[in-house]
Amino acid sequence: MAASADTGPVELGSLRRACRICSLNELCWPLGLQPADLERLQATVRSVGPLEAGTYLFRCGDPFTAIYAVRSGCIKSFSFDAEGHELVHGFHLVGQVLGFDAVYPDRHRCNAQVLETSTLCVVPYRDIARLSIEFPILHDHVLRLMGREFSHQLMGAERQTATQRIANFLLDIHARLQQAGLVEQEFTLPMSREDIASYLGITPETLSRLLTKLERLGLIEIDNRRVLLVDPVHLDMLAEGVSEKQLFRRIDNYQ
Amino acid sequence: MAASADTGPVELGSLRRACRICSLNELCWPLGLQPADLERLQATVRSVGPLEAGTYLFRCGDPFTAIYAVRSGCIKSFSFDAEGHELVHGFHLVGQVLGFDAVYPDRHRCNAQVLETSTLCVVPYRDIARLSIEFPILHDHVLRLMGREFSHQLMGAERQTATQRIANFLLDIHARLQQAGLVEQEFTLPMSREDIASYLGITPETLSRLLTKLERLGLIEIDNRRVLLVDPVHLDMLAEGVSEKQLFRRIDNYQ
DNA sequence: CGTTAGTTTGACGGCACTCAAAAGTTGTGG
DNA sequence: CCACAACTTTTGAGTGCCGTCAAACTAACG
Repeated sequence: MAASADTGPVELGSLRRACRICSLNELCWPLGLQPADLERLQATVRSVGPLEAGTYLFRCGDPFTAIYAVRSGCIKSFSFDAEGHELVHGFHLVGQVLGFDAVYPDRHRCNAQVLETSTLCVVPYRDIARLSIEFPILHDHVLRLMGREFSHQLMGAERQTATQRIANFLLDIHARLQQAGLVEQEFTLPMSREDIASYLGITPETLSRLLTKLERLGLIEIDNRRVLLVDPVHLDMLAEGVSEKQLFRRIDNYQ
Repeated sequence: MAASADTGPVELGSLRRACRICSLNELCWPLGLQPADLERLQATVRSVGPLEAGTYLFRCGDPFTAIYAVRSGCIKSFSFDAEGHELVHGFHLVGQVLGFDAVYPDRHRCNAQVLETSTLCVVPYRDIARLSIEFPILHDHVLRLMGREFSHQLMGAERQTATQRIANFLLDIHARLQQAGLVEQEFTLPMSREDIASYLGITPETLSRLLTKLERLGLIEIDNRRVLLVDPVHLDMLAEGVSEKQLFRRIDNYQ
């Protein structure tokens, strides 16, 4: 199911700044192209949105037609397990790419749903394929893009406690929002507790308990979806596996 | 570190059969090529081996030079965590492809070590890149190959008990060996308990205990590295999440 | 204000980890 | 071929993290 609000080709100048933080920039702005060729390339990139929360970018089983880059907002990619429970694969924030899940076998293997009002760049796959023949350098770029997404998956391999995963998650979201221009330590989570828990492979109850615990420890403040990283340094130590006991021997309100 | 025993270009005829089960066959034998072009393509594929157990195909940090397909034997890919413990990413059996981990950022992100005497096909990356320009159809093939490896990673997302993982692992290894020509229900594991445990994200102790349990339940027989799948059907039900209790209410020696 | 969905908190139990030791396997040299 | 060392695997005992079930609480929306 294609997105509806297509606003046409992206104007070159206005996007150049926004493109700097985007993972697609290697694809859209490859080095070594002549200006004329560059313009033809840019012409294939389309902007879509703003899309409202709840909108599906694509659904599981849809044919592979394009790859997407988030310009603003947040996209959730997920599938359903045998019992019909949602299984969240990831959250795509500003600058991130999605859609490569369908390169093989030509159909999307998950759903992509807008979590908060979002705008995206869309690069039709047939254009990528066509242009790759014309500009071989694109071939490398596409492979590298895929490889990057791929390598991100490998991270989750290490066995981590629920506390570690939560700490890593908060730091990760914050880092990604920060890269997109956020300077404060405070931010708003775009997704529900249930989504986070599914993504981290824990239950919402455990997530809730441990968030409260992190707050009691003085590492974060959390109110609904509003998060404040009070002590990012120690939070990171927790994320890296330093045990709570040796981290908080001297803190008073440690229970 | 490149492999040593290079036996030169592969002869066309002798390999055609072996290539049928190989994941690389889409790359080496793409449809729609002229025979002359096909031959040029084949000429870039080299055979290496046999390599002894313990040999490194490549190490973490090595530059990306080629992708490999296992013709016989078994390769273990792994990295080290912060504390220096081995972290097994996967086992590559006959027909499987490895090396894509280095597409980005141009260096291998893990080690690849021979577990039992192995022979491999090697496709130098610069040849792939060069030929992709000449034969655009290769571009698609490479992407699809990567996508397939990629999608295999996505599977591990679901939360599984240790028993489920072990059952899945045994069935998976057996299925892969069977695809390569094994007809019996009996086979030999190429890797140690410690490697399996690391790969499954559990401890060797838990692995050992649960293997013994599966044997007591009459699902498998296991002696050292020799495995016999006595009851693959029920083993698969276990793997899919059916609880042991409702599966073995009527079995006598169920403790 | 009432209904519903989402979140938090509590009680309890089981699975898998840690620590520890026994048993089995492999490799080496006499 | 045996003896011994080094390593791997198995088995046991005890503990803690996290899941399940249940209930209270909060937020969102008509």
